Amino acid sequence: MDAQPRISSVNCSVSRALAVVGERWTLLIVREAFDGVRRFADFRARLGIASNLLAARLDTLVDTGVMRRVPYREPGGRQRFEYELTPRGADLRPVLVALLQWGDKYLADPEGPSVIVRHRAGPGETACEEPVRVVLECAAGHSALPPDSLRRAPGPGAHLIEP
Amino acid sequence: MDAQPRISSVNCSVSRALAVVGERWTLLIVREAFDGVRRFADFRARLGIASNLLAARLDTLVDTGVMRRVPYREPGGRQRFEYELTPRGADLRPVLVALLQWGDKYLADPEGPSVIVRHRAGPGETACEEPVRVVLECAAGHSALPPDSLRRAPGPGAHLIEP
DNA sequence: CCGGCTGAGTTGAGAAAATAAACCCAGGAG
DNA sequence: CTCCTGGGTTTATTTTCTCAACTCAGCCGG
Repeated sequence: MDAQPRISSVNCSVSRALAVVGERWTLLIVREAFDGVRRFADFRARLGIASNLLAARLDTLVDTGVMRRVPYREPGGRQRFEYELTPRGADLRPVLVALLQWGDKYLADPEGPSVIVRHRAGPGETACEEPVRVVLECAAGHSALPPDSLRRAPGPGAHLIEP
Repeated sequence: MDAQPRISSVNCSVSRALAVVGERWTLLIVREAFDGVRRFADFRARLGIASNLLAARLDTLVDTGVMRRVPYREPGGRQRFEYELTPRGADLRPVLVALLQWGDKYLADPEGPSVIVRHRAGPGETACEEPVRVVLECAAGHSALPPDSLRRAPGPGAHLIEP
């Protein structure tokens, strides 16, 4: 028997991801960043978060490589820093969109969804203005919509998603 | 000037979703539930969570309709309760898969992903064993893979996802 | 060159939440 | 009876959050 059993399931990518972005406020800060917010005071005003907590969260986001401090200087101002998502942070988009979609479905504001994400043409892509949603699909290209069946992978340490 | 300014961005589906599933442990409990865990003691053993917190979290998950208490009775045992996901809880799967995918990409365990989600045939579907991933796609069917461009919707209160 | 202003934080006190560990309680088994 | 087990409470301690006040560096106007 192990003295420190190293709880099985906690050691998986979901919990590692949540260790980075699962703290109170963290995903909201990332959401604001997706929305174009870059400056300390703007995060603060839009989220209503305490300044010491915001400073702490931004520090850990920078430490974990989700955001990056970039210097800027406004005309007639001194040099300051703002915060932007790194590619690693940008890859959190599906997480936010999935949460958004779930929230819209089950916790909708009486006035309807206030946030709509739309498709915009990337380089060499077809532009369209359709709303974007998150779907599960398998590598063979079958769309596996949420109320579907999935099964856990065989092998040791396999977890998650039992119908 | 409003005495209680009602911070703009906080009132969106992402924050409403996080208010329900954004507390410490909550998504891990849901993940265990996807993995087939149903009983108090099993959640406790697998997560290493304190029993009072687990009780509190399960209560709020039941209150918010993500999970459901179902009675059961083992042969030669008394009636007890276990916890299962409701359809609303099952719809959180894309959130978990998105987190899993992000964690696998950036915080991988040296031994590789311990969790692989595979496609299983639903009723009237083609079965295959391919790994499942989460993708963003627009209503017109264009696959909008994470490093793409999206734009915020026009109109008041629109947020999120500025390239 | 003095005082005020601004953005970006620190510091510190008090409230709320998490952790840890002991305890309880209903029923079945021995 | 007494013990055991699953599913929790209670209580104490530690950590986090919140709120409010304060600092600090530099530009600006007088």
